[in-house]
Amino acid sequence: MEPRADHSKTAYVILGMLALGRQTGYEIKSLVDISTRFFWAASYGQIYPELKRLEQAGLIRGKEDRTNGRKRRSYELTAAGRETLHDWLTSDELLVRELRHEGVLKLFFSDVLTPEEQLEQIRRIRRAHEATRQQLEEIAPGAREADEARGLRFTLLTLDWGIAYQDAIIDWCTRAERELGAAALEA
Amino acid sequence: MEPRADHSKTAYVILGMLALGRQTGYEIKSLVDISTRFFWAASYGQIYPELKRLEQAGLIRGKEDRTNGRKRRSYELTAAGRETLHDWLTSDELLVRELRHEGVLKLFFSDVLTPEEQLEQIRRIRRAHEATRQQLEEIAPGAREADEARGLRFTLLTLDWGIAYQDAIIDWCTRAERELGAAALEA
DNA sequence: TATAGCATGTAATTAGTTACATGATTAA
DNA sequence: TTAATCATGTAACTAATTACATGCTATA
Repeated sequence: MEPRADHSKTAYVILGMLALGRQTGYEIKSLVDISTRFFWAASYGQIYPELKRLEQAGLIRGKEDRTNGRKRRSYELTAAGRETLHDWLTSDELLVRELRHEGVLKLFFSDVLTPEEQLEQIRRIRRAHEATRQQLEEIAPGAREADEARGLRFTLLTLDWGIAYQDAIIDWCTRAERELGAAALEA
Repeated sequence: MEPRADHSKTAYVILGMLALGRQTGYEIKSLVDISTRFFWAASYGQIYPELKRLEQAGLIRGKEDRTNGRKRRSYELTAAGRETLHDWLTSDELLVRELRHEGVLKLFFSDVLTPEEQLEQIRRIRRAHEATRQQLEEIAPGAREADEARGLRFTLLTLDWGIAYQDAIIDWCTRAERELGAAALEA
């Protein structure tokens, strides 16, 4: 087996989005902004150059398009592109996972604060996740519609994952607030 | 009120670690690697230059030190540094939160897979979080000891947060696997 | 005496965001 | 006619990782 060139994650985002029926850089970015950005972001500065690279590599095929009135460059997957996507989706490589959470970082250092400030720290984390949960709920109806129209399930399942994640943190915060509050009263 | 210069998050990691009793760049990095890296990473390439900047800014004070046999540069917080840390910890600015999760990204595109491959996708996510959970459990005893020795609570609380997060994802995966498995049997 | 761990640092690279430029079309 | 949206792109910047260089000390 020859060593296949490995691609940036942005490349797979593009291949995946084309497989889900998007056609242009703009459409890909629009969908990213209401879906994968919660667990994988991508900017124009990544998407457009990557589209060119993928075309050069023969994984996607682009053509000038005027079907929507506006002129635009629409892409579709080639057989090689579909295979590359499938290989990535089913590969057993270690999954990249990174988390940056300023709230938890602050919590880590919160021993230097007063009990009231400590409580507020956790409240702020909770509120941040409640806000995200709200955002996800607002996305849900549109996602449900789009999923049904295209016969998809996994975009919605992913949204459910996101809500479950928010809920878990919210619950943890609620518990921690109660315990910390109780401890503060005793003292 | 004058507009205080705002610092990189690495700066706050350093100030916080000094407040918790670390003294050198090496010690800070060592603790980061078994604690904050799960929600906020930092490399030598960030830490050492930032230590110099912070000293220049008067937030920390460094001196040559030989107490441990080896020569090293140990730092402590100045009053200004302690205040800067406190301001950040109690500020109401929007918390930076970023998540990159390749497993969930793959899940998002999994409509193109067979039912068995879809199931495997979720299993891989679960396994990744089980492995992280395991790592956190291994860190726990040492963290408990260190916390007790120093009279700290929040480092352990943060660890508990991390475990709760892993558990929530593991539970979600278990449920999703069951539902997907059941649906596959019907078909 | 050799290996592991303590300790400090930087150069080179890669990744990623931000901001801007440009222009067309559609809907209010 | 004007604002919003569709659409493509890049230059400049900032952040971050990786890999390397260096050398000491404690321990097996």
